[in-house]
Amino acid sequence: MLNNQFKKGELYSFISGKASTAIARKLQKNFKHAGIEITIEQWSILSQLWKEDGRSQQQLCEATFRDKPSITRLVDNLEKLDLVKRVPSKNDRRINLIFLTTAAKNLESETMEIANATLNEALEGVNQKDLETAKTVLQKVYDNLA
Amino acid sequence: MLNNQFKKGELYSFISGKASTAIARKLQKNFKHAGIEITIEQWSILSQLWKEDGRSQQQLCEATFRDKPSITRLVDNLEKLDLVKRVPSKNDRRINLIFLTTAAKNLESETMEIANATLNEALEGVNQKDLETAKTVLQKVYDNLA
DNA sequence: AACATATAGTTGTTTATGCAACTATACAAA
DNA sequence: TTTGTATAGTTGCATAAACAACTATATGTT
Repeated sequence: MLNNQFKKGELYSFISGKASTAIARKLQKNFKHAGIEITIEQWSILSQLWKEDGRSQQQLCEATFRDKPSITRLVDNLEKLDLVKRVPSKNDRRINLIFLTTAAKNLESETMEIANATLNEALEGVNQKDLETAKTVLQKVYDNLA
Repeated sequence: MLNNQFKKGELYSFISGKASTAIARKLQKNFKHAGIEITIEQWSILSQLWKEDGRSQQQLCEATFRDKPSITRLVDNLEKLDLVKRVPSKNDRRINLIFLTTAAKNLESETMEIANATLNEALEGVNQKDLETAKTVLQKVYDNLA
């Protein structure tokens, strides 16, 4: 029984994920400061495509832990910004394959640099071993509920 | 230098806070299953008021790591649900003090039980020491960026 | 072929967040 | 008193998430 593990006051703090929102907000600010006008959520989709271009919306759902409507709308917005293009699959006409445009390809190195710098700032003073522990705990929490 | 601490693929996963969103989603589901029709965000405000009733919107901002517009709208929605009431402060007419209604007071014990049970499920198999480490790391990340 | 079922994606609705611009009150200094 | 400034809260706008209901295509069974 873990019943008194959290004092009542800490409960929401843990649920709210204030650390991850703080990183996201900071990263957003750093993008803006560099003149890059995309949201963190859009960037998270581009990140997946930089790893492997031409993935289906379904694959993007799984890779970014979002549901299908969320991906539909993120892809909508990315298409409006001319950063991706939907291409219907020839094998299976239900599927849209999402491809990066040249504009999006040009964003990779700069945004990844900013993201890495932001993360380094966030993790300043955190030792490697504790970080590994934290990642393991968070993964376990996720697995317990998934 | 922490430059290669994260493999590229893990970067977004850490930023996205999938563990906290998984807990939030589960808690939301458990509320719904118990017939409690409030959102996690609304519940987070009520939690603060259960600890101390009659706080200002500004105090709720600080306690829940939200900005002022977010609190304005959450209080709007809670008022529509007859769970809180705005009462202008007599000392300082800029301030709204937020008070729980009887209906909201009646929600405390049941929702806190559900929240604790959900958290226990989320933390199953996580030992106390690792949890403390994770909390310390997340706090440090927050402090580094705040 | 016909039917059922599963899968991929879209649309509508509600709620919430982030940011900028705004109003109103309080307070402090000249 | 006037002027400036800080603080509390609200409003408008864009983006995103969760959920349910929907369309269209694919697949498997009889």
